[in-house]
Parts: sequence; structure tokens; C-alpha cells
Amino acid sequence: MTKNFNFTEKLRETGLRPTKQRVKICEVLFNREKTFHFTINDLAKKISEDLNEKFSLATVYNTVHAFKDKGYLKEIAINSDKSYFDTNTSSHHHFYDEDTHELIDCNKDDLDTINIKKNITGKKINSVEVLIRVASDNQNQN
Amino acid sequence: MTKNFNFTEKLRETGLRPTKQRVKICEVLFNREKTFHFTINDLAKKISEDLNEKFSLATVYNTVHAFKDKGYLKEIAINSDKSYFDTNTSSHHHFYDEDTHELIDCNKDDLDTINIKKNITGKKINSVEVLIRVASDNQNQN
DNA sequence: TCATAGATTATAATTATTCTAAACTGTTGA
DNA sequence: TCAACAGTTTAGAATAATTATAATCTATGA
Ligand SMILES: [Mn+2]
Ligand SMILES: [Mn+2]
Ligand SMILES: [Zn+2]
Ligand SMILES: [Zn+2]
Repeated sequence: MTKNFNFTEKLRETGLRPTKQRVKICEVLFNREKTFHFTINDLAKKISEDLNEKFSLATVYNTVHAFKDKGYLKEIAINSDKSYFDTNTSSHHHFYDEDTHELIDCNKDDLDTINIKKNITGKKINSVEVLIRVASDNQNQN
Repeated sequence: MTKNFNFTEKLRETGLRPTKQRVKICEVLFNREKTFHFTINDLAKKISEDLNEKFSLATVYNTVHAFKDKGYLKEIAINSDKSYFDTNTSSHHHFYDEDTHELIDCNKDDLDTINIKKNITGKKINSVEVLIRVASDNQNQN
């Protein structure tokens, strides 16, 4: 998904019918400078705020999963409470702030490229992801 | 948690009352050569099989969380379906087999040590974990 | 325009997990 | 030794995220 307009065509090209709901959700997700991370509830809230209308929660789930399957979104595993999604679909790593429950992309210079030297035989690697859990350093709180 | 006997003392030392349930769960978890990964349901099943008795599911949850808080267990984030726990509490990385839903420890020589060069300011790093998702290579299935 | 496959929706169902409150038990100190 | 009490276990209810259902709606190609 690239930035700005004509989501209708983009959707059709990937075999998804450009329904009103999908186009609107595309706008909410992809019509912006920076990529971001969200939960289903974040997105549902953002939809009703930004668009001033409310899609069925089932539609939000359906759409997010469809977009994930088509590669517009990535799912990030943080914990078993809820799923996080990422509009940045490039291979990258994350900081997870355990105080604010916020996901932050690592930059290329935050850590070296991960090199898997030995893999399980007969398996191919689908993804390699680093999760760096951080929290406020209460050692020196004065 | 070290291998073999006297879990009663171990539990007491860390401030946990050595109840029958906790000692038994210690035996199931730690009285073995190799560390392993499990879900709550795996463990509940293993308890009723190995010990031929059934602890309340709430007790299994309580105990696993208590053990995690005391550092006997680690929780591994794989997806939002359920939590995985690990009796290997050392810092290490994982392969996740998306076919079998099996977690496999990486060896030290499977990948280089991860070096975080830049961290979020004001935060301390609690953990750095790599998850390598693998699946059967259906390219050459003949 | 029409038929139809595909989507949306409200709502119910499912599943993992946590909460509740009553009964039970390990520990401590008289 | 034993009563008292805090901590623990338990069944079952509650919660929360997610998925399933089935009726209604809509995009699309003929
Ligand atoms: Mn959790
Ligand atoms: Mn999922
Ligand atoms: Zn990201
Ligand atoms: Zn492990």
C-alpha cells in the first residue's frame, strides 16, 4: 500500500472489492506520512473519530485480516492480550515500552542485521523479528 | 529452579508456600533433563496425566504466574491466541514452527549475539528476544 | 438491469484468561 | 500442640478478544 488516493484501484488490483468500508479504512491506515502500530480497538475508535461513522466491529476484523493476508499489514506478537498490527510491512524490529504499551520501530542503526547461521532442516524462514522490551529506568529517579 | 528434589525448600526460599499443588507442578516442570515450552493447557493436561490427579485450572494459572513472577519461568510472545511459557529462563531466542506450532530454542551458534546500539532514552532494556518463524519449504516437495 | 458472489452487520458463540468468594491449609507463636 | 490467620485452592462466574452465523446488502459482469 502506497500513500495517498486511489485505494479503489489498489484494492481491485489485489483482488479485494473496493467497498466503502475498505476504502475508508485504507484512508485511515495509509493516507499519512508515517506508518504506525495499532490494535483492532485503536482502529475501530479511530474510524469513528476520523470518519464520524461506525463500522461493525466484525468488519474491522474482517478488513484487517484481509489486508494482512494481502500484505498491506503485518501482525506483531507482543503478548497474549491482544493483537498489534503494523502499517510498516518492511522487515524491521521493535521496541516495546512496557510502561505505555507502545510499539516503536527500530531504526537500521539501532541494531545490526540479524544473521541466522543455522536453520531448522527442511524449513524455510518466514520472518526474523526482534522485540526489545523496555521500561522506565527507576534506578535514578530523583 | 534447578533440577531434582527438594522443591519444598526452593519454594519456601523464594517466599512461596510449598503447597501440594505447587510442589507437584514443580516436579512436572523441573524434574527433567531438558527444558521445554508449554501452554497452560499443555501443563494442565500433563498434570492430570503424569500425576493422575486434576488441579483446578485456576490453580494452574495462579501457579504459573507465581512461578513466572519469581523467575522460574519465562513467558514467550508468539501470537495473541495463547501464552507460551518456557522452563528455560536464560536469555535465548526461538524458532517457531508455524506448521506444528512448536517452539524450539535457538543455540548460541544459530545466530550472533544481538547488540542493541541505540536504545530509547530514559528506558532500560528488560529483554531482547528474536523470534524466527519457520514453515515447511513447499518449494521442493516431490 | 439482473443474477450472484462476495461483503457487511448484529448478534451469538468461542476461547483464553481473570475474578470472586467460600472452603481449605501451611505457618507461627502462645 | 494447637488456635488463629494469612495465604492458597477451588468451582464457577465474569471478562475480553476474537471468530462464527446467518440474514441483509452491494459490487460487478453479463
Ligand atoms: Mn499475560
Ligand atoms: Mn490471530
Ligand atoms: Zn513496526
Ligand atoms: Zn525457550
